[in-house]
Amino acid sequence: MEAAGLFNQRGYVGTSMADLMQATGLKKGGIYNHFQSKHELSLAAFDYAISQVTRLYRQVLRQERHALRRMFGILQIYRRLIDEPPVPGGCPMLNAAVESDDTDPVLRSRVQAAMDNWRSLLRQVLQKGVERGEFQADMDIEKTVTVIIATLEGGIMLGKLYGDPVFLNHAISHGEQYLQTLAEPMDSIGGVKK
Amino acid sequence: MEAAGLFNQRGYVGTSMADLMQATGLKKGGIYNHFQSKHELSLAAFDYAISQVTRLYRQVLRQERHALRRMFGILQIYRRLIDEPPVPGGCPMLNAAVESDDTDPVLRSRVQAAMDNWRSLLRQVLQKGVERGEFQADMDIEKTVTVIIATLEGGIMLGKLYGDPVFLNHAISHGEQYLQTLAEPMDSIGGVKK
DNA sequence: GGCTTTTAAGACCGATTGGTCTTTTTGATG
DNA sequence: CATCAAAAAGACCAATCGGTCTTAAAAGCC
Repeated sequence: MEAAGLFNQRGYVGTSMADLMQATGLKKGGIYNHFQSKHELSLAAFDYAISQVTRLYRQVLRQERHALRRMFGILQIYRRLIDEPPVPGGCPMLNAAVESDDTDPVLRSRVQAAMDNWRSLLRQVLQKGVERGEFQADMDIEKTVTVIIATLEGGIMLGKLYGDPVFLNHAISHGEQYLQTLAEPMDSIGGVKK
Repeated sequence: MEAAGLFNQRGYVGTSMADLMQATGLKKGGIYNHFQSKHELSLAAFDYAISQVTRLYRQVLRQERHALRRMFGILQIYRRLIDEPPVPGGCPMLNAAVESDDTDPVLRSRVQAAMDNWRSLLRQVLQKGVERGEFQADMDIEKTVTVIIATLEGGIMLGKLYGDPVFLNHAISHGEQYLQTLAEPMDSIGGVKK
């Protein structure tokens, strides 16, 4: 699905069938043989984009077991995301959320579902971390999840706006520090510069 | 400019002249007598939306003098922003940034300029805070500005996606805590719940 | 190779897009 | 009240929009 990249860059209303024809090499008939409408295609493209991102952090969870290290690994994904984006145009959830929230209820609920999964994954990592004593017992997991996601997405937005990775790096660095303060002292991980 | 609200909700390509005609009550001739093109109108609408937001935090700076209180006041603006938005559709900078970054260089640079002003304002508040000993002398001002903005914008995105103010509240609360840790201990401000 | 089924092509459609231009209305000024 | 400039109306335009449908090319399958 090269269409996913187009949608993610130009937006779902900003991408025309002519654009999609050029990007896929197919003509109108070929496209409409796979999808009933442009809207349905846009949903499939979003799903595909999400699946690409999902693959990345499943990989991290397989490699790391320690909760804090897992979180750090996930943050590292976003750092790599600048140079080697799985799908061009930045974070699909951010793009689709901003575009759909006032206009496209179907896409919006699809973004909600994707975000639910993303939040649920982070929540589980933190929850297990608390159970294992790697994170402080009284930590507000729900809030922490929100803060991490919000900071990252905001950092991505700034980074794309200016075309400068420094913003996302600041956001990631802050996320690391923040998580470090919530970790049990014994679990301190070196290499986090102030 | 009621047009600003429309653009901010539906996006700049998602808003048609027909939409603008209905929203403004004017017909095509009336609109094109004020603007040479839809694109020019969209730029003016963005400027107007920004000016509305700008008015709000200029008000805060007039009322507060203490750096930390000023920052807290600015955060409070975002809390009120849910119920009484100066322009419907969420943060104009976030919306315009996400939509324009890959498609509309002119709007993009206009968003950059607006964001520059916003960052500069926060930077100056923090800078003065450091000079007056209200914030720690070794604080990374540029990073702090980025983190605050990123967290807020991410919180806005989540809040709009779910239609739930809890996300933005988490983001704001985190911003308060974060700023508190950067303030000189003597300047602690009560009422910040963990 | 013949036959069937899937896939793509491409002509075609009405509706809508952003934009132009002439005409009409409005409102201020003397 | 007459005059004139500014503002709005609305008919009109080519181009493009998303979508349909018939036809042609591939791809399996025996």
